[in-house]
Amino acid sequence: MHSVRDTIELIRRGAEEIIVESELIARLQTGRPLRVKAGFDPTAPDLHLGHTVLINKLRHFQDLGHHVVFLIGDFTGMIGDPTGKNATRPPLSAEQIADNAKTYQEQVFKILDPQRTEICFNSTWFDTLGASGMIRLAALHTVARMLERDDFAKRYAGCQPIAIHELLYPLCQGYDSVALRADLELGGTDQKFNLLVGRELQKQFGQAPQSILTVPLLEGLDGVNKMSKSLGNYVGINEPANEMFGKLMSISDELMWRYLELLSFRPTSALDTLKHEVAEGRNPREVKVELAKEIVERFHSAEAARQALADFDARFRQGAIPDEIPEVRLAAGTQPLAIAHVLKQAGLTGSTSEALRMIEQGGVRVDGARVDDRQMTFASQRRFVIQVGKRKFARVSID
RNA sequence: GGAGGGAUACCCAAGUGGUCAACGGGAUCAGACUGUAAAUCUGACGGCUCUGCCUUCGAAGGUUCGACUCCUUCUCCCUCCA
Repeated sequence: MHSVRDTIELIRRGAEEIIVESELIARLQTGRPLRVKAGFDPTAPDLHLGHTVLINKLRHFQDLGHHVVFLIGDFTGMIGDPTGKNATRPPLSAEQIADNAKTYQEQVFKILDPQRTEICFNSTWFDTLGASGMIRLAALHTVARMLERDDFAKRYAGCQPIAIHELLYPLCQGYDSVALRADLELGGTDQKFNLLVGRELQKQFGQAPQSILTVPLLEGLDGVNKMSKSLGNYVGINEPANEMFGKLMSISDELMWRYLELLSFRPTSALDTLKHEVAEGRNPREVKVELAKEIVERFHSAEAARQALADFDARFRQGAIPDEIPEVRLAAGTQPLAIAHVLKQAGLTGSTSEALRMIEQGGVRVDGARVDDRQMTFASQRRFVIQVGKRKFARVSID
């Protein structure tokens, strides 16, 4: 069994804040399995590495013998968390939510232990709560308290509109903790206010207030914005090994340290050693390879990681053609096919104009030889490999 | 209900009668270099039957030799007053 001190050490890693730490320690000391809650929006079922910072943390708690409640916010999803920029979201149908929930489970169990995970939907209690129950719930909190939330405060001060239902979101999330009798809730740093409302409501319902653990938001591949699908700066956990590996290799040397801290399972001491070595002159690229391998291993396999590294080296250091590339069959017309059309029809460029530009810029190769003639044509009965840049390939056969 | 501001390419954002396929920045893509799909530098960045042509500046009309720029109507967004 772990000592409480070791436990706290593991829990602290990568955590932004623990509220209130002494309470959490007291809970851990009771030795009973804690109910650890984390809520997820059912609108975005494609998990990426940013989500895994939190999920990894849940896994830590499972490893320590605690019980994870994975809450799918199908009711709160109708409101849409007003955190950050708030575009109105289209309401989801019950089928969509069910589909998304299923996809969630498939992905999340790559990390979590299904035996120790309970999946819940918050519509379960909100549907029975009803309008009158919602009023009673709303009566438990004041506008002034709600406006303490940073983004509400800013919007209010800046004369930006705040819709009434947005004020209900934190209340609903807080009520989830009451319904689940949560001992601990995890969330991103942007969730802190909502998590605190949970404590307040639990007290009002005569429960011990949950402890709170926040994790940082992981920056996306650009190193600036938080990782999100809509910004296209993400690494999805369902992505092919090569893609995942390549994307991780594309992060800047600086960002690499952040990823190691938040995503790697290596002990902190090992990261310190790596930092020291790089400071002494070790090539940061090697460290990045270690990171990419670790992540690919986690979501695929050790073999896949080794293969991804080999492919990466072959392709980008030696300029080799990858093993698996899309096949494209084109029908020959009466005229020979112009190269710009081949590129467009093979899907390597979005338009023939773009294809011609790529040729002018020296980015097009046929069977490895650079093309500098934009008028180049292909006769029928030919097979060749055509590429644009280092990453886009197609094996073309013309009938 | 009243008053005012705005809508420009993926995003931000100039342009306020011709020199505009439309400044600049970001993102993206290509090339060079390298240590990698890092960094840096260079270039491209509406489409096409591509030294030319066609279609774009919220929508539809109009004025004009000529409009992103002027006029009319409409749609949408925002702010203020009530």
